[in-house]
Amino acid sequence: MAKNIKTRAEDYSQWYLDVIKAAQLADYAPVRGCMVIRPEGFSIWEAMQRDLDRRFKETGHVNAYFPLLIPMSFMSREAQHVEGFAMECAVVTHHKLQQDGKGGLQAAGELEEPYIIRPTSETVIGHMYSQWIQSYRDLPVLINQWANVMRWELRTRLFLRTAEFLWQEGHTAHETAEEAEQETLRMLDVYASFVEEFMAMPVIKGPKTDSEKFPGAVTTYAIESLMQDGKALQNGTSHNLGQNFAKAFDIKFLGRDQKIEHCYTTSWGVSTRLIGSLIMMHSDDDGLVLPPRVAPNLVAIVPIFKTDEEKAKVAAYIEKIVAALCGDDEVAAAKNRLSSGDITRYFFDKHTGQGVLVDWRDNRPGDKQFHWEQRGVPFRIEVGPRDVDGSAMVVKKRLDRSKDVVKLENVSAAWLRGMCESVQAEMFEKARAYRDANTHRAESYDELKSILAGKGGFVRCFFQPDREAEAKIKEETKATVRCLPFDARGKTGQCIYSGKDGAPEALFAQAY
RNA sequence: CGGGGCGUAGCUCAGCCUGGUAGAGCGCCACGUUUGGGACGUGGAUGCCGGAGGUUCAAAUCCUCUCGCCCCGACCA
Repeated sequence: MAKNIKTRAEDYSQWYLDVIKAAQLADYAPVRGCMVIRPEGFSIWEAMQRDLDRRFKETGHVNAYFPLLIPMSFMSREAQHVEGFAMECAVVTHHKLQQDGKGGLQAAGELEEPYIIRPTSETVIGHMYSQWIQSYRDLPVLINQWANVMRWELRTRLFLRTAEFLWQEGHTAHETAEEAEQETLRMLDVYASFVEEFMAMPVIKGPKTDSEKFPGAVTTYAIESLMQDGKALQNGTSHNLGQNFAKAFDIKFLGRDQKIEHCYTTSWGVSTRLIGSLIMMHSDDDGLVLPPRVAPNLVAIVPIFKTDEEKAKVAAYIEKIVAALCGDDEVAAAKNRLSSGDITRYFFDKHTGQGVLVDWRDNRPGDKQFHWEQRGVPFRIEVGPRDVDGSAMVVKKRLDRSKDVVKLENVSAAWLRGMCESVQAEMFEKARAYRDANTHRAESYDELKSILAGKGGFVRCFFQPDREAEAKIKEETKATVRCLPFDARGKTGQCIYSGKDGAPEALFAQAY
């Protein structure tokens, strides 16, 4: 049992923070509501970026970069958009500092028009698109940007909700409403498959209700996941913006019919919030658990020895293990690299940057086991004199703490890849089984209330979306409609709230 | 933005009521004994006691003002 981590049963939100701290994923910054993403956490983001970026390119998108600062007047052009973001915008009003005469500094050089720090970039990008797009021949425009954004949140939690966060935002412009809708759904699918395949997190796809959609969108689609405390978390959103932003920013094109028309635009994004989701979905009371595809390091090797002779013997043997996994060239290359704190890192996969570590620190082996366990490293290999003699090693699996004795002759890159694939699949199945076991069906409003008041989780029921009804239900149950699941499309029934027939199936849950 | 709480060593906190040389545990460093799931001993380093005023011979402690953070609510990726 980890002594620096509260258990999930004791205090779920403290557990979440303890896991982050123990794995050194992030730290509080000296700025209100902001965090520092530490190397362990950032490498997870890098892995996600690498995989997602590939998926974006495969669907025809290109990357670009737009400015952090947005003229304030841009925000006010789309009425719902302003309404949605006005309350959480950081405003830049000055452009220099000067001495205040009391030994400190004060803002000076007031700007004629203040800038806001982007809470999202629809407006600047819309402005640029209006200049770039002239004719249907310029369409579609399929641009993504990797950036930071700022939303001045009053209550923040590491990764899940911070004032500044990293994300990607795709912004596309199309000739027809149909094509924009297809694009919106295509990117929702990209997100869903990325989250399921890469992060091993099962999702439920579907549109948001009007009251939950993005400010300025015609339709918002989301992927929703269930966390271990029975609360839902939105992992990503894809918006069909219709002509709303095109009209606000004058994004027009000369159509095939020689008539000028407004474009149909979309936007879609996922953020570092996904890391919070990853932590809450897979980790356990012993700390972080990472799916192999996300893990920056796949294996941590813990040497065991008493004497210097034993150390030399174990070291020579470990070199053989690493050579079997990473190749002789990498063993040689690693000798010329600086390493921090007596931990030697070898590249297992140069493309993904994933590595194998050998922990030579002067700690006791038990310490090291806990250390790497808490950091979620998928596999640990323990090597002591007895293993050298038997030409074997003890392989420990993070996911279920199982251990196996493996012969050196069976160790290879393919062997490790095979184990990674099976752990990846196991983690997805485990998460899906948990979600299914915590998804309930309600036939009446009373039933919905009692399920939400009790065990929580996802609740499916027939419900006719309605702003007032949703507000009332939220007030009474703290739950919201997460989406109208695609997997129940076409099914209709009697609305549990209004009693009217023909209501679609909705997915309710309390949410992050 | 309302309600509550807290600022003292890297971390968690004691000391404050009743003013008098700055403390503990953990962590860190050194040495030794240890080492197959969180070792132990000995020694050591570390503080503008959040900041600014005030009261006093004397302030971490009392008073005033400030700043920051955390928690709980309303809003949110």
